[in-house]
Amino acid sequence: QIIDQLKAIGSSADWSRSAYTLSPELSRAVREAFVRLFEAGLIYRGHRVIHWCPRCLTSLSDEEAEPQETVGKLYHVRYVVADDPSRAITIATTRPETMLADVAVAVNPSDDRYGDLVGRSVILPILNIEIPVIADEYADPEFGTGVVKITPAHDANDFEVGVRHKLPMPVVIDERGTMREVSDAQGRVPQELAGLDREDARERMVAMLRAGGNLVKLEPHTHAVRHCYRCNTVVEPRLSDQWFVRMKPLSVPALQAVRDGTIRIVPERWEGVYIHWMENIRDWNISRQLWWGHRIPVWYCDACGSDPMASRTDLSACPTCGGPVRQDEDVLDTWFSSWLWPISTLGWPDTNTKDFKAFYPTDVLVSGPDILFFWIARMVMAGYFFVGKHPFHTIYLHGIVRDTEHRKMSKSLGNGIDPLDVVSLYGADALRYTVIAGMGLGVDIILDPNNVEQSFAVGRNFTTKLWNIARFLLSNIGDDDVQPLERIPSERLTRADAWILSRLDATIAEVDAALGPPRPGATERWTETERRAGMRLNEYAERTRAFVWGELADWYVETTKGRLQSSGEDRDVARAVLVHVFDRALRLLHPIVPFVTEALWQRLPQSDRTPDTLLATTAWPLRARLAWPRAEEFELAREAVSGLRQIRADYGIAPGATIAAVLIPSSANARAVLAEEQALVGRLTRADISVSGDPPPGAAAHALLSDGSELIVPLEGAIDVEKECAKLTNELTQLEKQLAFLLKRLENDGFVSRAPAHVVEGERQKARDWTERRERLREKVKQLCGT
RNA sequence: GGGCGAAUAGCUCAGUUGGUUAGAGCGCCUGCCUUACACGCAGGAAGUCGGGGGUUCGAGUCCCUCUUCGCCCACCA
Repeated sequence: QIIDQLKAIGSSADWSRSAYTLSPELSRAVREAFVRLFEAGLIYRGHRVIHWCPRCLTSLSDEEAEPQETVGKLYHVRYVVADDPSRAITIATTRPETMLADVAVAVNPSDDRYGDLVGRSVILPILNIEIPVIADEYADPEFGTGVVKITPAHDANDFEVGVRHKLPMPVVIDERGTMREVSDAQGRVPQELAGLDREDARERMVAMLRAGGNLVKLEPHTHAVRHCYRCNTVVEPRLSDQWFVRMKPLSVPALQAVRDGTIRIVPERWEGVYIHWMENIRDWNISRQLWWGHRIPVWYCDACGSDPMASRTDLSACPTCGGPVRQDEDVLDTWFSSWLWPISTLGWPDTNTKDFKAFYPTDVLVSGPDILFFWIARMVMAGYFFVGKHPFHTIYLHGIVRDTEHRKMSKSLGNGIDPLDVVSLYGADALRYTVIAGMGLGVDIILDPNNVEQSFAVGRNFTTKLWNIARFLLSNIGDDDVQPLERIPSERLTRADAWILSRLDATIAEVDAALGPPRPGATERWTETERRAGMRLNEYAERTRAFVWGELADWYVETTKGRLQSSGEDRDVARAVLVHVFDRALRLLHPIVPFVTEALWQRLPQSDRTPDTLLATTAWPLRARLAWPRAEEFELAREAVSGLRQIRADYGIAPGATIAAVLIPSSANARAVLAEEQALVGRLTRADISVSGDPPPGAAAHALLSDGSELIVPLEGAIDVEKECAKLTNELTQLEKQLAFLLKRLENDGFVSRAPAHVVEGERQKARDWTERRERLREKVKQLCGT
């Protein structure tokens, strides 16, 4: 239905198809993007050491090669000076197997210890060949022995040194991580090492070094080793030809957008991470040696040897010489199509589509921080480069689901929770509500895979509650027309009606505040207030739940029970208010409880709804009024109910027993309120309530309401005077203690003169109220305890 | 090695520019199958706000420091 409605408002996209499939539309967009970058000189082919996964057999970008803390060993190896066998230098390495491809050793030019060796040679152990000692800033005098071996083909940094010093670059490890001479090695791999896996070769090399007396020492060493993000295999630096995107020019507007507030990242602290990455951005290796993916749209002509040609259409012959051409064998990094997502889904490269004009830029991009660089930052760059505009104005980064030991849920650890299991057990809404309610801004969500029921109890209980409220409403509302609230004259509303309507308004206001001001297309800097506001989804979930459960169900629904059974005009008022409030509650909840709210809303009797309207497309609720007369007065009735229930519990009065209770108002207004609400209070507490000026004689339980009105429950025989006396005395003691603190604060000149006036006035009012209450309590205690 | 964040009830977390007696859910205790709901209702217990110091009339909130976790970045072999 929603898809139909989207189509009805002009969307022409095929919404049933994932943007990630290799659809012709996406292929066209990917090729267009590649060619545009190529023509702009931002894509180039480079020969260098890149990250390579020997299991996936493909190159990886910097982001795909994840550094992981690894405990390894630091091997100290002795290299004898060629022209002075009495002298040797020691070199530290974590990867002795790459020694076979060493072409030099480097020392820092400022390092006095080795100055005389620069330009001379040392003997590479095992191979017994001479390699030069060179001076290069790359060598850090502070680390290890200050001498570093240079292996240009198997280390990205060594490669740079190799380029600077025009060194040969023999390759001794192949694409599968096996020891083998691949190019220019000239007999560097000994027979006994050939064909060994790099790990095995390391063991063997160490043994050989030790046997030759060249292993000086071996110590534990913790360092970051890059692993393939897909299969977790240790990444092998590998010398190869790859395609790269020059990122620096692309990063300029993307950096500016976050700096000037065009794009806001929530939580804010990620902005720093984003900015740091952008400022230090490195070229993006986009070619992959995989079978599945968008093939790189570049053709080569072997006949005339012209430069590689990028093309929007497949080439069958060389445009220069007419000779045969061949297409590049590699495919593109999957993220190369992903970064086009905000534009490709809307029809790009055609920007005249209805979708594009209607929906670009979009509003909020929701994602986990783990793909901030892979995807989000690149989408921003693509938006600016290809369309000239930001793709969204807000980036919302949510937490990651973890187990009780705070580990990411993963298949290999077996600590995951299958969402589909949760859906079948408790429903999709229970899952959704639980996760949103449990997700503070910037905080991970902890769920217990060993106790799925308890983990999702919040959502399950709440959605069930919602369902049951509707069951009550629908079975008690009857078939007569329900009036829209606007047609009910406000003087017909009861205090309970006014109270729930005011609570609804307050809830709407608080939810709006939690979600924050909508600011599409903002271009100036966000204010501090706005920066802090918004996107607090857990607060939104909690506030709506508290309203629906704690106020609507626990109080208002209970107050309507009598009225709905009656047949007077008041019944229609109650029905109108109940339907109105529940309708608004469903609208507020719909984004986090979509299925249950939609199903219930469809059954609500409402005169202004056409049969095919969806809750999903109705308007977000607005506050009705600034104030609801008499709403506040209902609090006195609620207090009376709570007070009575507490007394019942304290004295263990049988739940089924009806008791008598007397309310003694503290003012004329309180008298009016309590007299009008006494029937309701009585029904909610199984009590016969009377409002009187005088306390009844005999032993009784007492409660003092906040306005000074009293609640007295005569309990002749059942009452334990001593206990009642102790209870009130305790209450009095507490109050006196707090009052003493308060008065001390008010006597403090520092407080009175420096605190803002409204704070001081608030405290004074409080002092008056407490003093009044204290007097009444003292009276009671005197009466009861006879002291 | 840099940078950032967190520490509040048994557990998971709120607490918005410092200002009532610090809150919620789950769990726990007591009593209830009250005709919407036991996935429920009513009542209740439970916190030296990680330790120490400071600023302030006033600190869970701001500053310093220590401890313990976590995240991001980084070519130190």
